[in-house]
Parts: sequence; structure tokens; C-alpha cells
Amino acid sequence: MSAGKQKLPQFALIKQFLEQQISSGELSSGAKIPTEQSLADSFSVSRMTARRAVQELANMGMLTRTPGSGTFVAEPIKTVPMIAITNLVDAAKQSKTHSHRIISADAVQLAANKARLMGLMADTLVYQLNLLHLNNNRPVQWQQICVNRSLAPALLKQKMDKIDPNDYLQWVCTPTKSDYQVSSVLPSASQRRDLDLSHQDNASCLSVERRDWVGES
Amino acid sequence: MSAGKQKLPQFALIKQFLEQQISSGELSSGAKIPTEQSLADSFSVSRMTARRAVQELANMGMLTRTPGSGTFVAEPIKTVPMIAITNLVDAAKQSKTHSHRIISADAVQLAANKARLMGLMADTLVYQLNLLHLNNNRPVQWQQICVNRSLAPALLKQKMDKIDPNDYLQWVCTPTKSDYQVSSVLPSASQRRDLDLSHQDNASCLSVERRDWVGES
DNA sequence: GGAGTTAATTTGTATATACAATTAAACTGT
DNA sequence: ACAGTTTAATTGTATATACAAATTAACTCC
Repeated sequence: MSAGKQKLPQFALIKQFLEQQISSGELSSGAKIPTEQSLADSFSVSRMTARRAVQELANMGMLTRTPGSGTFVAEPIKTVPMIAITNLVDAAKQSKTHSHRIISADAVQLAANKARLMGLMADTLVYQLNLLHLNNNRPVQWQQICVNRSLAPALLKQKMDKIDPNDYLQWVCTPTKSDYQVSSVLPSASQRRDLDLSHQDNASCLSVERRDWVGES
Repeated sequence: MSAGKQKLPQFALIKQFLEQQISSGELSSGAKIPTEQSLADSFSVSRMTARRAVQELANMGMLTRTPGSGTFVAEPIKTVPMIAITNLVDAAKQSKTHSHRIISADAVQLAANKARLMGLMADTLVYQLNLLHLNNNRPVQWQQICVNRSLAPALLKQKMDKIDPNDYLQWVCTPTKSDYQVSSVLPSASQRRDLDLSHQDNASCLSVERRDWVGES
């Protein structure tokens, strides 16, 4: 079952060589690496083969290339700027124990700041769904969805007790872009009730605010 | 300022064509796309040029390729499994207004569960730093760092009031792997004091637990 | 010495070709 | 009908070459 030494293609060998040179520090950040032609000569391959090695490392963000000038070792990312969180509900949905409950489904007028976040006039009506996700009949996530009515006009006509509104929206208007904002909040009294946290009045929750865009621009 | 229509190279045109076919649904998930040779003939280019278009889309995860069989439209990722959070402190450090204060720096014995997370015996001593990050002299993040003493033996001898311990550790033992756990917590009394939240006894905080590994294996 | 021009270097795109490796289909013999 | 073999189709790797585009260095002229 050992990985063993596969007979690597030549471009992969050149990649390995460059990666080793960089990680060992012999080629430090900002240093100019050999040109495609020079690598090709050193390894006795064609320029296109050497190029592939360099190009793939550049695609990985390890090198930066500028036509006419050369290829240089990129600055390493100092600290990881992103943090990964697995989505509880997505994970749970894989299993059979996931369900959801619609708390409310209406067309409402948003608060001014929320309307601005969605790029809408303050008096525009949007569809607003409040729902609760459960796993093994225990509540795990409280969700509010606000949708531009023109993008999913038939939303409230769907039988949302069967299919998850997220899946319906994903199907009807597939997002082309998303952004996230994560923070920590104290749930409201009604949210605590829904989430079965009534008895602990100091439970704090992880809040994920997501905006989805549809279509180009 | 308009983007204008750049004279795109031919491989890019083929990429555009394929992307459009996929997003419009004419090529749906799992469908087999034309072979390299067939694309090359259709667009009157060489196979290598057509190949580049297909290959780059495959690298983006849009297509999957299997030698001998063909190239197929990949299943779209249903929902985004990861959530991105920008690290407050990293962002702040870019500016000049960031500073930090060491609260404590000792060699201590960890609780059993924390020791296990670090793969250490329960009675092993580790270096433990508690520090506070500030921006414009306002506290933004409370941080605890626990370090395997053998990896940074000189940690406590450093003058940590000048350089950030995170930068020192990043330098001395660059992590080869990391994992994260994000949750929502209520700060302790002392943490509330440090974070200037004493007056609000129900403030909840975003907690990020990160483990860094050093070296191979 | 400085501005403008020219030349050399380097990456980017493109072609035509060759053979290897893998998969799937067609074929063949019993 | 089934197993084994052969064949065709398709992707993967590699070469040699050509020209375009951008940058940098060298050069020339005033």
C-alpha cells in the first residue's frame, strides 16, 4: 500500500527540484529563478517541458512571472487569511436524520440597512423565510432567508415542508457570487425558544451572514 | 475605464465557449464534451491549443478528465462547504495602529484534554502566552498561545513587547499544517476585563482555536 | 549627460508531430 | 454465451520550431 516511487514525468521532476530549492531557502522570496531555456538546457528537455513545470508552480502561487523580465519566487503568505468552517447543515443533510421546520414565510419590508445590503430601495418587498434546521429532531441552526422577489417569484407557492428552501433557491437561481460574515451573537428570546436554549440564558451562537448574487455584471 | 474587448488568444476563446455551453446548460453535469481533436477541428486550431482550453477548465474543477475515456462536465458544488473569515489581527497589522500587550508568559502544565490535542503527555510542560491585541489602543482580540517547548526553546527569552509572538513563532517554526475550530463563546471575567467589556455582561465573542504542526510526517 | 532608439532577453501563444498509457468497444474462438 | 484478445479512441507527455509581446539593457546622437 506504500506510495512507492512512481516514474514521474520530466516536468514533475523539474517541479520537485524547484519546490525543493524554494523550501530549502536556496531560492528565497523575490529571487529570480532560471529562465525556461536555462532550465531546459540543465535538464536536457525542451523549453515547453521546462515551461510546464514553471507554469504549474506559478499557478499554485509559488512563483510570479512577468513577460520580458523573468520568473521570481513569490512572497509566502505570512499567516493564513482565511478560516475554514464546515457547514453544520450541509454536513447533516448528507445523513437521513436531517429535517427542517418553516417558522414563517411572508413578503415583508426590510429594515433600511438590510435593504441597502441587498441593493434595494427601502420600501421594496422581499420574501422572508424563517426556518429551523434539526438533526435527530434536535435543533442545530436557525436560519433567515431574504430573497429578491423578482428572482424567485414563485418561492412562497412552493411546498417548503418537503424540500429545503435552500435547495429550491439553489436550483432556481444558482448564485454566481457569495460573501460571508461570521460573528458571535446572543440569540433573541424567540430564537432561544426555537433552538431549545430557553433554560440557558447566556448561550451564545455563531452567526453566519451570507449574501448570494445571481447573474453576471 | 470600461474593460473593453481585449483580443483574446484562441485558447481563451475556446474556454469561453465551453464555459458558456456549461453555464447555459447545453452541456449538463456528467455530459461528455467534445474531444481535444474535435475541438481543434471545430476551431481550426492545433490539438495542443484546444487541449490547453480544456486543461485549464479541468484545473478549475469545471471538468473531469480520464485518459482513454474522455472529458466530462463535473458535478457543481452544491453549497459552499467553507466559510471565509478575514483575520482581524492580520488585517490590522497591515496598518500602523496595531499593538499588543503580553498578559502572561509562563511554562505550565496543560489540562488533560488540551495536552491530548497537542499529542503530549499530561504532565509535559508547555510555554503558554496570554496576550491582547489592540487597534488604536482599543482591544480587539484576546489570544492564548501554547507551544511545545522543544520546538521553540528560547521563546520566553525573547523580548515579546517589541515583536509579536506570532511573528516570532512563524519565523522559528513555520507551520506545515494547520486546522481551525470556530465557535461562539462567552468570555471569562478576566477576558472581559482585558477586552474592555466589563460593563456588558452578556457580550459574546468569536472563538478561533487553531492548531499548527511543524515538520513532516 | 540625457533623451530617444535599437537590440537582446524572456515570457506568451501557437503549430505539427510523435509516441505512451489508459479505457472502451469490437472481435474471435471455443 | 462467455472469456480472452485485438483494435480504436482519447488523454498524457514530450519535442522542435516559430513568431508575438513585454521588459531591460545597450547604444547613439545631440
